[in-house]
Amino acid sequence: MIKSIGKRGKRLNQSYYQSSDVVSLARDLLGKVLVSNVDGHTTSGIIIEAEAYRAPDDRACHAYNDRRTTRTEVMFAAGGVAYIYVCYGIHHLFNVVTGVPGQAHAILIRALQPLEGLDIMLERRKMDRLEHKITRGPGALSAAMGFHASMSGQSLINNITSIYIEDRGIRIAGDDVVSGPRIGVESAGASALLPWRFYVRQNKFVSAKRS
DNA sequence: AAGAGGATGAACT
DNA sequence: GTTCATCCTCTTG
Repeated sequence: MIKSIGKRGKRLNQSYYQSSDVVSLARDLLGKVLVSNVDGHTTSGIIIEAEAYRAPDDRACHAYNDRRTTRTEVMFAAGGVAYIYVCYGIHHLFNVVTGVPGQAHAILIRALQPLEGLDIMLERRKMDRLEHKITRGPGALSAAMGFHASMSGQSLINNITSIYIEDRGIRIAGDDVVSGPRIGVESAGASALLPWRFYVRQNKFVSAKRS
């Protein structure tokens, strides 16, 4: 469990998100704080697990081969917007779009350690006490944070946006970062083997391995 | 116009 | 470990 150090945060800016190295960015997002302001409620959590997706070469990426569709179009925008889509008809998965315009890169946030707005998160998840599953897994954390596919394309940079990411000085040591293949992409051929999943060692909010 | 399948989670046995 | 809820997007005809 990571201890939160200070409350002061510096919001990640345009140049941060426009890095072309999405794999390094996925690693770097561990320890950053994801904040949402939805329906007048503020919720936040420390990013514990993230995966990089990189068009055009990555077969697991929705924008593989630079395929543009209504859904994937926001992935081609300049880094610093949200890409949120519905999975299995039920779950809304939250991604951070990165890279320069035309580069369809994104980072799926898979787990958070809750910080603020616990009561709201419990209510949204229909839970009566805190359990790790509250923000463990991409669908779970999106529900807790109030994310919805209708928010896809929202900027994470402007002051008026309701979703953003802060650096609050939390640093995850290299020894505490585990990398491995991404979850649920085994049908992506050689891309499925890429070690583009990153998570914090021994943190209880890391999503379970799928059988 | 129709059908398959998915970057999952919860509730079972 | 297994099942299944649930629906939108994309592919194919």
